Amino acid sequence: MKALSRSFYRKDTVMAARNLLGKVLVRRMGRSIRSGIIVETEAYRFDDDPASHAFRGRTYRNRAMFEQVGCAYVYFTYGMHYCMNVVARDNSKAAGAVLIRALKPVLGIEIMVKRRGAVAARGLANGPGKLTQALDITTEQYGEDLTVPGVLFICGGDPVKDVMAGPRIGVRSGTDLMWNFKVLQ
DNA sequence: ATGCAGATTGACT
DNA sequence: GTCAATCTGCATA
Repeated sequence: MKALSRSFYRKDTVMAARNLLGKVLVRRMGRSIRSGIIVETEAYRFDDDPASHAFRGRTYRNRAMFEQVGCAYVYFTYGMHYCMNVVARDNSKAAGAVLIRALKPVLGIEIMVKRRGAVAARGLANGPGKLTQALDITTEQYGEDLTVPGVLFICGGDPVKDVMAGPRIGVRSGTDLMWNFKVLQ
């Protein structure tokens, strides 16, 4: 499978979030390979989106949202969890990223189970903090270019049939924006 | 300098 | 449903 090109991410952040559903996130470490189909995303834009990390301008943490599209924006939150985003925006915005909220595991499921702990066999990658743990994604992958097949990248996948749009999870502002997207199963 | 809320999760009631 | 785990950025002083 071929990595998605830069131009895929040079589009409106909300469209990109919708279009990422069904694509495949791939993680390589040494000889091992893990992958999963993206089944839930959320768009976070810029100065028109009060829930976005970029809303109040550029900081050291959110700098990736202002930089090259198609790269990873990874942040640490609640003192415990990493969340992974893909930088995506069109030319009208200075910042934007798509949060990957859930994956359907495909390759390397045994390694994912090991990373997540046997107790969490159910719910391997069905949450933003869970999937980063399952795939060993941390701030080491901050800014990683996802358009080249290296340690972390995104490939095309089968088209998705039905998509459900709703309000984003866990945010207190911007609740009128239906920028959460998930694949109906 | 200090306080607090947060793009979460797992354990527990 | 409630709570603790505990890091970062921002508002307030």
